Amino acid sequence: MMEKAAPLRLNGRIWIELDSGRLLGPGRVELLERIKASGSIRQAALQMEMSYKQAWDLVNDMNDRFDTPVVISHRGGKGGGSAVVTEKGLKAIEQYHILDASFKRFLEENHKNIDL
Amino acid sequence: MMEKAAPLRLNGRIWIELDSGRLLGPGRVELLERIKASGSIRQAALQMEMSYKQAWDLVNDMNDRFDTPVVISHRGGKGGGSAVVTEKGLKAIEQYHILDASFKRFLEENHKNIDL
DNA sequence: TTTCGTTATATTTTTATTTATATAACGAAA
DNA sequence: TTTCGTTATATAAATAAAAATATAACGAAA
Repeated sequence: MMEKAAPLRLNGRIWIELDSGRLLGPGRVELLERIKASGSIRQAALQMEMSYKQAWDLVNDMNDRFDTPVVISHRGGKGGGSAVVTEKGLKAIEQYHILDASFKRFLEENHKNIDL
Repeated sequence: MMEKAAPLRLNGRIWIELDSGRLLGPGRVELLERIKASGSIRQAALQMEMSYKQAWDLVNDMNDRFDTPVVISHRGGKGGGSAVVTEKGLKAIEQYHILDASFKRFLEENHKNIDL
């Protein structure tokens, strides 16, 4: 009798890092995209169901560690404040998606090699 | 003046998973290898500076969720007890290394594409 | 100058995770 | 049958991470 084949999958994650640690992974990219779309750190955080503090800390960390800020924020004024993703941030998003697409192909291609 | 080039690196992790979650990644593979080499869950844990409980929990989880156990352990007797990695476990180690080697090549090849 | 919703920040509270501690079960060998 | 070091398990203590709460700063527009 054939042994039941368990649905084993290959999965993984990639990120861009500095010596100081991880700088850009899927979560941060999604955050940047939602900031871009909403113009607000708070709205982006709400959409991702994370606290504003968590979102702000991530943005702040990226701004500190990229050589150029990825988000510029303003407080006060119409709407209470706003945040925009910089050219640098847009490039980072784009770069990550290109790498991630390659990685997904890698996972797909190597998935068939699993034989346990 | 040229902008200082920050040493951005691409990095990542892969693992084998089931619907129920991660089953085999770099940490578990190292644990299996050290159990194989030492014949002891405790010694493997000490070498990796993790608690015995943590190591035991990992082994237990793998044995539960692989269709065949990857480690067989005995208590009592000469040396107090022992643990051996099964054929299934050995295959899992081997498979993981093959996949991880491919992944390292992937990282190397795509590293040059990072331009931020 | 008052209102508004957001940014920015600190502090507290809660929850989750990890580590430490203790102890029973075990069986070969002395 | 006593000793030994390990497996197996439970519980408590300590740390760390996350979430909640509070509040000041801000500036355009009403």
